[in-house]
Amino acid sequence: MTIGQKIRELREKTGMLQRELAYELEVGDAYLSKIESNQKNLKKEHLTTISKLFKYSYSELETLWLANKVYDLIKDEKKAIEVLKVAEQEIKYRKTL
Amino acid sequence: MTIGQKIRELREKTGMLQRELAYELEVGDAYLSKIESNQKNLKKEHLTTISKLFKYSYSELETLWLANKVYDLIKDEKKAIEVLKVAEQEIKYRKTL
DNA sequence: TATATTTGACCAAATTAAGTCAAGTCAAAA
DNA sequence: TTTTGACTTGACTTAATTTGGTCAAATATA
Repeated sequence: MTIGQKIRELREKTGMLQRELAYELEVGDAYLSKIESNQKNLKKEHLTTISKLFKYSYSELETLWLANKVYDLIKDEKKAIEVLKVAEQEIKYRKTL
Repeated sequence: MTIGQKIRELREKTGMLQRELAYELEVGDAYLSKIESNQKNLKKEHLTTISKLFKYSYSELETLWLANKVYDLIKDEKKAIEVLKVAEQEIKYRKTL
């Protein structure tokens, strides 16, 4: 589940149009279309609006949003999974300090 | 092991000074100091020079370099590990397509 | 046909990258 | 104990990239 998919899911479940959600977010509908298909990422502030509007966990949205950023960074790398493992070790190691 | 630590390790093992390695990389020694302590990241091209100079696996350097970028992105997040898991799922999912 | 969505090309503003320089620290040598 | 050499740090700069969009045209979809 990507942040874009989640937003689309929330929007469609409530029968909202892109145009309408775009209006709430104060962006154009073309931009929202790209957000839903993960071609662009929205800014973090938008998560607040979406969270309130659909009464959906902010924290979960934030996790998806961050995961999407990580994904973007390594999606084209063959070693993507290995890279994540190394990063994870680093985080776990730091916690022991 | 971070990319900075690895570079420092390689440099010290050969008794090289920061000033000398910095010269090879064509940067200032203050900058190299920051790279070794992960305050700055070097550009990818520098990995080639380092790989050749110390005869150390380019691929491994690249993994550390990427991991460092991922780490930078989420290091301050409480949910860092969870975020990595979500990103990992995304990568694995995409592979099945 | 009309309405909803997608896409590609483009843009300005904000952010990050990629450094530098000067001053400071720190350990060891003189 | 002063000096020296290696390294670190903070403040700053400039250029490149990314972000956060828009608009018009193309494509579904009903």
